[in-house]
Amino acid sequence: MAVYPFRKIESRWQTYWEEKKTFRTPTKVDTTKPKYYVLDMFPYPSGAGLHVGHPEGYTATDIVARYKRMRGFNVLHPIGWDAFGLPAEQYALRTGTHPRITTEQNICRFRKQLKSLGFSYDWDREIDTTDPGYFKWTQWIFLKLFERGLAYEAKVPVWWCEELGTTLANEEVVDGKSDIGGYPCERRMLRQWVLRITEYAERLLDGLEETDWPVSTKEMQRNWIGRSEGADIEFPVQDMDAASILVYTTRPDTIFGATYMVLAPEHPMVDRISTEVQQDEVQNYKDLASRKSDLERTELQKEKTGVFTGAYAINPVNKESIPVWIADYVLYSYGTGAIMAVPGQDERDWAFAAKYDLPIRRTVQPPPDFTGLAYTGDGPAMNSEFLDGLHIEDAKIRILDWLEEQKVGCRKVNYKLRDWLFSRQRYWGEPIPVVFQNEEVHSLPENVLPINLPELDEFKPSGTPEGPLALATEWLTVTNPDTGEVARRETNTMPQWAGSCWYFLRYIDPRNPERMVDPELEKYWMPVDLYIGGAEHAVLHLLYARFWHMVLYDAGVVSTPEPFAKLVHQGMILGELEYTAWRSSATGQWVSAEKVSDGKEVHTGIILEPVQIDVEAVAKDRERFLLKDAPDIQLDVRAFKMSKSRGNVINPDEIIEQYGADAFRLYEMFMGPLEQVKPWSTRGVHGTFRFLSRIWRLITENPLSEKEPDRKQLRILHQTIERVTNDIENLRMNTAIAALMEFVNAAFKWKELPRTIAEPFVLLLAPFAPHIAEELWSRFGYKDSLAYAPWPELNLEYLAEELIDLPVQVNGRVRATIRVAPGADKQKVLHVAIQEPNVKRFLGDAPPRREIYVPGRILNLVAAK
RNA sequence: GCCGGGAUGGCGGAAUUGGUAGACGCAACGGACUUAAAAUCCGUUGGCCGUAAGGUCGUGCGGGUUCAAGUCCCGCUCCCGGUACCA
Repeated sequence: MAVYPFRKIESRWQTYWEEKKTFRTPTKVDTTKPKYYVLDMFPYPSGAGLHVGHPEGYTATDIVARYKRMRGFNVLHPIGWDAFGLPAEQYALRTGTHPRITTEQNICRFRKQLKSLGFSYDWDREIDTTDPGYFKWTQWIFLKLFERGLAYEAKVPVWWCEELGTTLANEEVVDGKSDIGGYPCERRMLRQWVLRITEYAERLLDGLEETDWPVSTKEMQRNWIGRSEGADIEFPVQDMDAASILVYTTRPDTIFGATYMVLAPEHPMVDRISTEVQQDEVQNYKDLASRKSDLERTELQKEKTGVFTGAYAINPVNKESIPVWIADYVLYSYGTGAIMAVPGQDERDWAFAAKYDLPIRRTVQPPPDFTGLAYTGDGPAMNSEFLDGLHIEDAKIRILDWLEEQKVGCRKVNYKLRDWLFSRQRYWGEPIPVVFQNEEVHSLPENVLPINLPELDEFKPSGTPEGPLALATEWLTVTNPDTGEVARRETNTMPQWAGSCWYFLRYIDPRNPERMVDPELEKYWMPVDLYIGGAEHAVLHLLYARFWHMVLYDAGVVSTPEPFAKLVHQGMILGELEYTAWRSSATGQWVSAEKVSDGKEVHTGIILEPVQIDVEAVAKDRERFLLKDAPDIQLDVRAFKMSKSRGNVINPDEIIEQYGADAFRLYEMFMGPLEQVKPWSTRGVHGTFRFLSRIWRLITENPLSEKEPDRKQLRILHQTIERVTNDIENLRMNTAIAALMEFVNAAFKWKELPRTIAEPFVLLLAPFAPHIAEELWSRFGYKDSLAYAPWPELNLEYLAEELIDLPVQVNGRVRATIRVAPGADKQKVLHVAIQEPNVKRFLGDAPPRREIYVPGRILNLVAAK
């Protein structure tokens, strides 16, 4: 029994592709041909190597790339490395190994692994964000941002992580702990580079309309940008001339219900307005708030706190005097940092008012059955003088007009989106191309780029907010080429996001020393037609990249406002299904899973330990899984996210070693829909391996027939062409593979396999399992790779069948199937159908009351009576 | 809480505009090959009743529309992802 020699085949073809540069996309392509730019989110080359999640998206794009080549497109399908980043630097800190060394090693490992999967990347276009030839242009873009006033310095409260010795972006801090490492972080005021992304908020929002992206991702970006419409309203401070507090509200219609005001503790007005009596209390509260991390501020949100400043403000609509408080439930960084509190219509304000015994006044009539506290729904206004009776929308318009007439307020749009904190106190990142001279910032001229990193022996944070570059004394001092004076370099570097904001442009023209990308080439290749990557980048990477791209568009560097036309997220691959039994550690007794919640016995609260059960020891009873030895004990069945600590990580290298790259690729695509989360099953790989072995035997065990194929063979081939083609176009790789399997199952029943059937089949297989396909293709006698062989053409004529099985229903239930021509007329079909004994039986003697005939689909007869 | 997605055999999943639910694969079972096992190959496989023909129930739960509902409508439950004092 000949086995399918995948090791030999796969290494042969990988070598062939590499030597012949089969997938090279020349700089000069025939631009009269259509183009297709298919892009993977490039990986961070971590020390752990590739995991099974990477090849999922990469295989999907590879299939599309190979398919589009066969359809005559010029295809751009590149790969590279997002290689700056903290892990290499932290490794350097521990071991003294230069991050460049670590990075290079990791890249080599990743490259080798990707090549072992047979992806059709144009390796001549490989890029690396840490390469000076690359980050020269990252720095160049920074200069563009700086020129356009979109990069500025600010003293901003930022997350400072003592352990990492660096500041972090909001996004890198989760629950007051660093995203990487989980170390505690605190707020500090530091000088930082900030990018004015908020200037583009509206356009970033609008641009989403033009993209073919998952709705969920667009929605996440919209939420992140967080546009809201409302008003800025001025409240004069009582007994203080020319002092007023500006608030932002989205509910100006409720202004008659404003019974107090709240300032954020950091608000500059606080000190001015606080009365002497309250001074101590206010200062105490401010100190407390500044020391609280955001974690504490949000974690303790159930219990709101605040203190009275002693001051009062005048409500401009009714001249009422209302107390001014400070409280940390109001954020200084959003809106004006101050609010008018309307407890009647706002749950947070209600909670605060209830706690401190502040007045509550409803200004929207809740429905009669309303039982809650604050009412945030719609209804007629009340207690609101000239607004009374108006519903929210109308009341808003009325009050906004009034406020603007009286010049005490104006319409205002606000965004949750903040400017992007762009500097990091790290070594392993792009240096920011500016210098300081007498406390002043000067951007460096383009011709001195790239600004390289200095060589360092130590990578320790300097312990100050300056980071390790502050220790590179020689590097630090420079003559400013513009002024000829001595200047000091910026010690901050860029965040890891920088390099990935524009890498897709560099692939188009990767070695150009003169420009970041040639405009003609950019125009031809952009936008990216298909972009596949993880949903974890739904907001940050994809929003930052869009922002930079819009700036480059405004600067005339690129030709499209949006970089990624179509975006797809591959779903996460979980570990193998696990069966878990629960056991009391104390008594060793099993506890049935339905009595367990949160790892505890539901009634007694006893803490239980989970025990992994081997499949062999599992019995099943209907929809429940039981312990074979103790059938009254139910098990939990679930797949978990792969993690080292859980020990359920699958290493792709081992799978490829055992089953080959083709079987691995095929399985990753066959598991289920690309976007979906799905559990891994190594048995499943065995299944796709078996499928490839069957193909191998089908085509190599017996000589192909040179005879003309029969109609049935042609029909099956063309059905397969149709299905595979449609499925690839719609990224339904799982059903495309099922179609290929069905073809093979059918072909095994034939006495002979005609060459004219086998050859197109191998072409259909090629995008999915390229190695075996190339091998078979060459055995057919072809000298060249099939990479550019034309995709099999669908001939609809061959799909037609003379006779089909038509289901016949009586009262909506199938009672028989009859063989008729697909387009047979109703009379004829009816005639045949009522001959069927089973149909007769259910129809009774009387003719049917109604007949529904959908040609080619169904005949449904409604019985009389 | 809010936003988004989902629930179909023992498991992963199929199912055009509503038109034979369970394609394809895994697992399981039976058989072939083998001294034996693994591998491989062939066959069976949603539950229940029936020797069979066939019947009957069945796509998270409860209603509805329709000749016909996994698919459409109304009301829920649970799971996953995101987000969270944004005024």
